[in-house]
Amino acid sequence: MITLKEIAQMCGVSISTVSNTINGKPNVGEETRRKVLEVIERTGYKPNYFAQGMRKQKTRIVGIIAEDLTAFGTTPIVSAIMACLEGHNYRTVLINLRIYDKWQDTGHSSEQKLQSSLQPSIKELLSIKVDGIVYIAGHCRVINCFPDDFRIPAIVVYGLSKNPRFTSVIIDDKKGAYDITKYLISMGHRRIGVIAGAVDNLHTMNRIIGYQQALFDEKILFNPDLIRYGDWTRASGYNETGHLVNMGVTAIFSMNDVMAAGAYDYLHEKGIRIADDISVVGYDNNEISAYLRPALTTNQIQLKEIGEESAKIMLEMLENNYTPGKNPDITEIPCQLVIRESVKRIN
Amino acid sequence: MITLKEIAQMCGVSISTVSNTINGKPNVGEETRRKVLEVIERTGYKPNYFAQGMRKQKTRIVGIIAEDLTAFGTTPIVSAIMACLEGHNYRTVLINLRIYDKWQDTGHSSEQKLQSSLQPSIKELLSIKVDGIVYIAGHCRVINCFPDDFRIPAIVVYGLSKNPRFTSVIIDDKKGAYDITKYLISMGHRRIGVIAGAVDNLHTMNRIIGYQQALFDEKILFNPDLIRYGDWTRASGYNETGHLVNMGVTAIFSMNDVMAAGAYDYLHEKGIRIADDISVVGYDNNEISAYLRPALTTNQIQLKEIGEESAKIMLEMLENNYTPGKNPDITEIPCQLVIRESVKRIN
DNA sequence: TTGTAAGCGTTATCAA
DNA sequence: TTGATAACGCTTACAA
Repeated sequence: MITLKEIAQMCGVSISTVSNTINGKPNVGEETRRKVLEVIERTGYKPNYFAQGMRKQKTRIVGIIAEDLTAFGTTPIVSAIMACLEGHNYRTVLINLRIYDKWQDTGHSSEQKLQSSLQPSIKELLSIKVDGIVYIAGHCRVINCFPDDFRIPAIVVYGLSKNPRFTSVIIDDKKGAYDITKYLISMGHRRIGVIAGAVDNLHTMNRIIGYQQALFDEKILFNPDLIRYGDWTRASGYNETGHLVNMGVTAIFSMNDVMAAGAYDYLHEKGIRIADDISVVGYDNNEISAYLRPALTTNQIQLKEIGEESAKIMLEMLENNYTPGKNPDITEIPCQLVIRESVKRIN
Repeated sequence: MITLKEIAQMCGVSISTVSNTINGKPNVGEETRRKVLEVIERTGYKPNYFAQGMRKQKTRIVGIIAEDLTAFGTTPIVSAIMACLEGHNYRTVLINLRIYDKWQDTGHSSEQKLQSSLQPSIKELLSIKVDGIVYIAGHCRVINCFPDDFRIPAIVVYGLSKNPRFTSVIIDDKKGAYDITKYLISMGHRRIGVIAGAVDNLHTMNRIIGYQQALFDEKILFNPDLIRYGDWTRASGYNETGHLVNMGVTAIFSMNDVMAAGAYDYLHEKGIRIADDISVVGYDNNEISAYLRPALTTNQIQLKEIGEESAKIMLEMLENNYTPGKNPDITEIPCQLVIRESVKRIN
């Protein structure tokens, strides 16, 4: 690999002149500049990243730690963050914790296991001197990522930082659930069953609040029996649907599309027509939702927007001399209703 | 960030001794070693990556270039490669070309555009002195990735290197198509329509060969009219199904699950029962295939295996003093039939 | 306008 | 068994 020194020799100038030329310093003669640039072009010279990184304070690298790249939603977020950062001339380094893959444990029962994987990763990023870190959770919960004395910009995405000194970017579950419930009500439904996610899950809790708020605004009595807790799987969607049907609901709000597919399974099996007999809505706008029949009305999680907003926040911290713990914030990205064919108007 | 020098001062020894201790050199006294290790542990010292990389030849970093992280299949491959490499104490740096996102162009009509994005990325990886590069294509085709005089180990995954000096890892499309066609024949089908992918696509061509081979082995006359070319989209699956139905096929082999979903759309619309009236099989084992009704029989692309095999090949080249262009090879990963409910036995 | 030289944090060589 | 010192390739302050 060609070096500064060699370029200098080929041009018959000193290495500092070459360096100054490359870095656009004003103290280079026009003719020299042209010659140097020409040689650089011809040789395809690229500065050695390690030498550069060692010399400068800032590396213009942002570390991205993903809990699991294969988790729903993570890849589009990562991709958007990379795009945005690269557009501002930052590089990214991605660390994939693969926690779902490693422990088959979407609940992360063991906080300790997560930490044992996370802390070395953070150290690793620190040792390559990243300018900032963005942590991407696989699902929303309170996470203990960064210590109090963390000195570089850091944010947590799709999850809530336990330490309030760090900014979090999450989806607006309350409003999302509110909107989709309102939609159901606007279609004439008043007895709306809910297939919730795991009971102690943040998404679950906030979406229930949104659901309740919508009922309240429409003066519909909240019936706690209409809420059934699943575990986000297709099988649990199937199971809970039976109970809801017995309660005489006219519509079902499933907190993800996969459980909604489970609801479809049950309804189909019992010969109950979806939409015509019972309306169903999901959440996520998972790819599968467009392929269910009838196509599932759902709430789109705007992954790209989450990524872009996160990158924007990171960029802001990076460029405007960051002071640790200043202006922490929780940014909520709205979801967007995607109306398909699984809801029918009733009287 | 704490440095070697500071550790040395705290221990009252020289930096060389600390360095030797860290790197497990034998020339360190037992007591000194213990003290140094203790201080390192206490301070949480981590070597500066840039300084290390600058000094050593090898960085133990492998660059991964993905055409598009959000393309079907890419993420699981990337994840598997990372896992495997990290297990052998290599780090990875991921570059996401985002070519689909940028150009909405899954056909890459413009080779030039790809190159304009790829070449700087390769240079970038070279400038951080990666020990090897893995290129992951979004779909199988001949790709001009690396020049003849490329000196570090490099492979292309899910695509074919134009330059035969580099190893490629692809899926075994011929055998995959052969297997699934054989399965259809074993279920009594002899008039099998095909919804192929784009006509000039490598997957398409090889799968047609596999299909033909299966017919030949079973002494079934190959009827070219039974092959319809789509463009991998749901809409094209819908369109071509009409033609195939008119030809009186008893089964349809769609070259991806998305087009199979389009076939479902058509059949459903016309009141033709899937499986009972016409059998359908797909390809990919895309997540959606399990959610179609009836659940789609398909051919699983073993993404994790592809990643693992690729990593293994890269590791092999990395560890056994690589000589450029030696032992290039094409590794074909088999697909695996996933039998669900969309095929019915007929007489 | 150009060049000299110091230093970033490591590892490797060689001398003590 | 230990330590001094020279690189690695770059940026930058300062001298010419």
